[in-house]
Amino acid sequence: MTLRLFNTLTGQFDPLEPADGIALRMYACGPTVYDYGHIGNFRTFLQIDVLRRFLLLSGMQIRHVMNITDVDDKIIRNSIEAGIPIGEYTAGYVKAFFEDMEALGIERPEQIVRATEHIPQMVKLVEKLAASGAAYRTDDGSWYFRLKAFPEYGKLSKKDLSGMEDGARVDVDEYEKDSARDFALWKAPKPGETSWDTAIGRGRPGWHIECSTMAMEYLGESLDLHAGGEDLMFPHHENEIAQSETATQKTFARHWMHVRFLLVDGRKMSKSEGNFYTPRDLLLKGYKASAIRLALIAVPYRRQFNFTFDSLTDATNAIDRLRTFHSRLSSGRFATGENSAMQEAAKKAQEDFMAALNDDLNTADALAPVFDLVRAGNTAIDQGQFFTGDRDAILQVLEDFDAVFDVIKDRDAEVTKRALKWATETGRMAEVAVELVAAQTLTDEAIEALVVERSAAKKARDFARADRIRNELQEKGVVIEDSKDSVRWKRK
RNA sequence: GGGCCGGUGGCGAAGUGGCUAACGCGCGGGUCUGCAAAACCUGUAUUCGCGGGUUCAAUUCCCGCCCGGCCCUCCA
Repeated sequence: MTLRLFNTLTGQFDPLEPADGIALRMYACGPTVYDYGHIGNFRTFLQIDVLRRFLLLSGMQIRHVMNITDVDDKIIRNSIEAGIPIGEYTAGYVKAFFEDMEALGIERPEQIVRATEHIPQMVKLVEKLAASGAAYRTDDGSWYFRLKAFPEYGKLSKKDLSGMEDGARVDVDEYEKDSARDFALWKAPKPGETSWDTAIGRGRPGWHIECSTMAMEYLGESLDLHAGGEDLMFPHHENEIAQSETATQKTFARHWMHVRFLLVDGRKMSKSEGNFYTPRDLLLKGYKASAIRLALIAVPYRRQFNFTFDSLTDATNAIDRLRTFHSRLSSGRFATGENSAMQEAAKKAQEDFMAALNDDLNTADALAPVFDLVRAGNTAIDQGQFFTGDRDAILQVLEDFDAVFDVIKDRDAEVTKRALKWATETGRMAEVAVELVAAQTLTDEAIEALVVERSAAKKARDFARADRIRNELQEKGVVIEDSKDSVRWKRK
């Protein structure tokens, strides 16, 4: 069974398979590192992460390349304002981006490439286009792509630009472009701007040429899949297609995946709306990294996701249910043997889980069988109809689930700890939720000691004292769960 | 103006031309527990934005309308 993934280019659900029959060659547009990434950025990266993890789980090999755009207008502007070179300016945000990826459990692509390290290759591509007449130089030293050279322009975004007359609704700007829609391949430097001295003149690359160049450099002239946020479809991806296909006369990417934007409280997220959040903001408010991940993943990638704090709370609680069940399986004692009904339930959950993801990565649908299995398992355990063989079968399903969703394995405490460290270093402690600070005052060892103390009090039937300890822990965000053979605790 | 997506219970959300409309969260009742928590049982949409049409049968297909959102410029 193979994944049928919606293909923007064909408008259909096409099977996603490597053309060479070996490894899927995929390219994903990465971040422009002029600031911290926000949850909108990360929804896209997270959904692409779901794709790559699912492909790997399905046994496919992949070669996944992601770029980092470390030179662009905003970067140049901000670095000039800060009075530092662009490399120095972007370094901090590149580092932050990797930290955020790790915090959210986004796997590293096989290859991460940076625009500023591929200038010569970009220049070569511009030269190739120029040689065929598809690129031209203007008086200021910039280079443009001649849209007329690529009649198929608009095939991805399904735009018919032929009726669009130059000068009607589009500015014919200060550069002497032949046609208003022609886009920049290479930009001549303005005074004080970072630039490279190259065979096509001094300047810096346009955004679109970066991706074309790096994608083809590492994956060849024809890719299996190209992915990115929906906004990139036009003009960015359309321009990539125009440049690449004009240069190679080959299909640039057979399959295009676009992740839908998210809203925040029903509105487009923006700084001016005051509804702009980074993962760091949410961590400092006390939300767990796993909850952010699940919330951003649980609504399928082609559907608009409305982010709210309720959605994070819901995700937190859902994860708690999964983790509680998981630890009940791992720590519980069961008799040897198996229950055939449980075995079947595990098998069915596994199949349904895979089938849902094979259906255009339907993450919402994929969660259902897992939760069904949780209930069936809990019920069987409660009734004493649960055995070691069942535990093993179910743990395997949960492992596969987590290979894609990655929320049961609990790294939340360390991620939060790092966020707090960052807040300290950058003077943002005032933004940190008070409960979060309170929770940090207790080490795991201190909690263990209190739990032991409480158990002793309970055994002595000193319930007042036991409850006092439980309340104290509760105030610091630690919840206690008594079970037959043990006491579990967790940080809320 | 042009292109496009969505409107399913208190919230999020899956889904299908006819099977009891998944799953998660929340809330009510119960079981268990010293009390909790967890877990389980149970109740929470006779109904899928509104109006019309096609059909033996529509939430699912078609048309119109209303509402929300996105793109057409930098943006994940």
